[in-house]
Amino acid sequence: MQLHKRDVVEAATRLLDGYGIADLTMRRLARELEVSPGALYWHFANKQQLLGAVADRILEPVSEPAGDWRDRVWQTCAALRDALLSHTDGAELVSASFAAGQSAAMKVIVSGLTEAAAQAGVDDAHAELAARTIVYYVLGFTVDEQSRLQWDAAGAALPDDQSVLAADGSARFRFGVGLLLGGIGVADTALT
Amino acid sequence: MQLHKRDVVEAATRLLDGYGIADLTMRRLARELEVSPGALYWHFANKQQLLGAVADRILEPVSEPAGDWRDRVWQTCAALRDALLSHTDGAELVSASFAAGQSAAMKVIVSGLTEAAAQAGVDDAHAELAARTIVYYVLGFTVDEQSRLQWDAAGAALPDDQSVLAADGSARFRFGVGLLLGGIGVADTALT
DNA sequence: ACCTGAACACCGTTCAAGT
DNA sequence: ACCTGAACACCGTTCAAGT
Repeated sequence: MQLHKRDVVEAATRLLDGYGIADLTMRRLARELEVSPGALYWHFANKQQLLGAVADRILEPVSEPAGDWRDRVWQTCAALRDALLSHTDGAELVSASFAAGQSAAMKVIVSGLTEAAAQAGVDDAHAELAARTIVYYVLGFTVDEQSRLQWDAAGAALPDDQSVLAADGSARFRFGVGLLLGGIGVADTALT
Repeated sequence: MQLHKRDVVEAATRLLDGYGIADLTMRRLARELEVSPGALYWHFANKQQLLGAVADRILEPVSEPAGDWRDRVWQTCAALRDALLSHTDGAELVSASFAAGQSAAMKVIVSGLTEAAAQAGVDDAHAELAARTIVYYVLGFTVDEQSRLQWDAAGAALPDDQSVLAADGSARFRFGVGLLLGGIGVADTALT
């Protein structure tokens, strides 16, 4: 029967989870869907656009946060990291799609963070930049964390000593978010 | 005559500046050097390692900073951004090499920033994370800035109205660095 | 020690032609 | 409207064999 956009994105996500981003190719995806490679180009202009759709799928669980601006930043950061860690190479894929401007969901997230920054007292000219700074942190941190996690999971049976110290990603993650909140919190007073 | 590592890196940098990262392929590089593709694998284990060497070349102008911890962070951030903007797709290439752990120069930069954070009063368990957070910002910001700059430069003859507002990357860049410095500056007092 | 030649196993994208 | 078949123009990497 007919191929729909959502079937393609679903199959792509399966491929990602099963084999990683390196094996998420247009040809392999076509094979999985039992269509010719060209068929995908009826539904998506190019690979970047398809990856953007996969990114948006990964980010579906990231819902609108509630509370004061600090709460909303915390919730968004935590939900974003959780979503990325839920799929093999999720952080890398979303990071690339964000940089390429192909993820609508990331744009929504940046908007929300921009509003939070504005509410914190950051002037309008810089609120979006503050929001993007938060996003750069979450993506950078999680790409890093996930690559270590996946490397450990594949063989490398616990280096034991170092891995304990390097562990507890959540606590480390929160420390970084705290740093940024600290900076934003003093932005209206201490900075020009 | 004989092919040396430094000739390969130099030719790769020329290719990067002239045609961008998408055209920096092992085969194209070999053609440029008038050797067979396999020859490159005598000098570099794989493409990632070669790109790491190019990243280190790009980062050569980033020198040891001086002054108190705030000065050193400012100087490092500014010099890093300048170096990335000096080569086509420089930010993207260095960002990828850093994520892959292939840039020795980036490790040195992180070390320096870690020391600065420690001097600012961030405890040892978190100083490196603070340093990485700064690096995530500089890389994320500059990847973004450079993609816009290069997009504008290629055709797109100044959208005029928007481009003036979106312009002055340096001032916007400094604002973000200020945010991070603010967070680090209060880290010893306000944060747990 | 250093490099060639040739192969292996792939890529993303396009597009006339079919249904 | 949606897809196939086949082509175009490439990739990164390996490795026996040569010098």
